[in-house]
Amino acid sequence: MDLTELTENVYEIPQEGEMRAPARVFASEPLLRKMQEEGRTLGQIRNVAALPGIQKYSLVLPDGHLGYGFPIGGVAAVSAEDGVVSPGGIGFDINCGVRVLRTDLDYADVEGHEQELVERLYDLVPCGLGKGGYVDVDREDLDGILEDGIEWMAQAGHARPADLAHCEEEGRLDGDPDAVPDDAKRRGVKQVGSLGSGNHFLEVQRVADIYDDETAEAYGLREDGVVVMIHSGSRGLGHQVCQDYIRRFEKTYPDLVDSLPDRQLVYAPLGDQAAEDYLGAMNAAANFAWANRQAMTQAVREAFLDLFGTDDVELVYDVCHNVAKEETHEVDGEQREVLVHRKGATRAFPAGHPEIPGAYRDVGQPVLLPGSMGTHSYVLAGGERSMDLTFGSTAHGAGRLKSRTQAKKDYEAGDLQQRLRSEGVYVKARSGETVAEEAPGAYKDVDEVVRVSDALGIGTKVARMRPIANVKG
DNA sequence: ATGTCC
Repeated sequence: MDLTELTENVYEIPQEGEMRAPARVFASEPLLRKMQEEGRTLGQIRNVAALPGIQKYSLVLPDGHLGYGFPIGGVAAVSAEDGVVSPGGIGFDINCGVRVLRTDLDYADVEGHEQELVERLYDLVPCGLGKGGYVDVDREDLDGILEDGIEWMAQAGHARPADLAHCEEEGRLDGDPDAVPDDAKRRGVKQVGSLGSGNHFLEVQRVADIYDDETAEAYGLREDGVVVMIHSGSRGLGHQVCQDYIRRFEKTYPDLVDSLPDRQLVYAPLGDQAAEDYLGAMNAAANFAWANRQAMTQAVREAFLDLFGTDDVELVYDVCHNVAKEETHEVDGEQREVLVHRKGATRAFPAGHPEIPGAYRDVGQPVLLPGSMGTHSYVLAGGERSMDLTFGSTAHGAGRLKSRTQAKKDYEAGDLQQRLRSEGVYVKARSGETVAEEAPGAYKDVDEVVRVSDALGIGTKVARMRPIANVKG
């Protein structure tokens, strides 16, 4: 494959064949080599560049790896006028995302209580593939959640005003409950406030390093402060939405499917009823994911009040990793309305952008970037170069290196938990298999991913957190 | 990611 280095950490695959634009890889040489070794990631981003209406270039971020049709860690902006929406460019777990809560506790307050903390959180937050959520809702409530996201949660007494203000899109996109299939609703009604499985986790962390004092202060982060990171998504509901709409698109556009280099790229032209319905359902599933992370926030508040007598547990920010959004971006010197597909990518708007909450507007949007289990996580700030280079986006995590199957062969849950325990990290998991799948060795080096984001100026380092206790599915 | 196969 033809690949040229444009500048440090920027590579371009020139436009050729079916491509309607070039493709770009934002990675260091070692991270690029990992994508090349995997084999298909760069082919996927080249396929994405063939989408109708693609703007500038399709791109993959430093944590990129193989996904369904589109790579995870990929961004594709298409014209809002004559572009398309492709569910594979958003992912099965619609609005999978991360939030960080800060507490008024220091590490010393929690030290010695890790075991009871991890047990309490595990008891309060249903996790793994089972049923049940922290917040009980009926079908009418669910429609409210699908329509209004965290706004509904606030009205029902499950969110504080600052929880709305400190959330991407204030926790609400324009969702259409009627576009969400009944099967998806049936799954979702039991899962408001449930963690899920795989790489989802709820982790108590301490702020170990501050790289940018002013921004950390604006975000309410201080060295040795205790924070909680929640990584989860739209559970069975989002999965069912994605699956049902992929099927509907395949039936609606059979000739298209046959003509694609990969049927997983199936899409619908914006403006078609199928596309409008999918976007309404996707937004509703995004609202559900926000309500889900919000419900778990309430569980965390209950645990901290019980164990430490504090309810000063405030949302720093909440970001989506898997969603498409209509945004305005400069392309060829003009402002254009585009639909930005982000799949395993974080919006990273720079200081001054109008869509950043007032409290953070002078320093840039918080970017929450989890590492792998037992390693550290980061808070970054949206960087000045992100609008120019990556449609206002940066990486979303360490990025998987080994398949789940391979990780299960290579690691043993007991050994991992024991080793992490010796490092002061308490891991409680529903499933040993999940622990093995999520072994740190199955992931790329999060420090290297963050280094590249920082060097590119798309998301710059603010703080690094070390884990204390981790609840997994 | 996912009632990991309606």
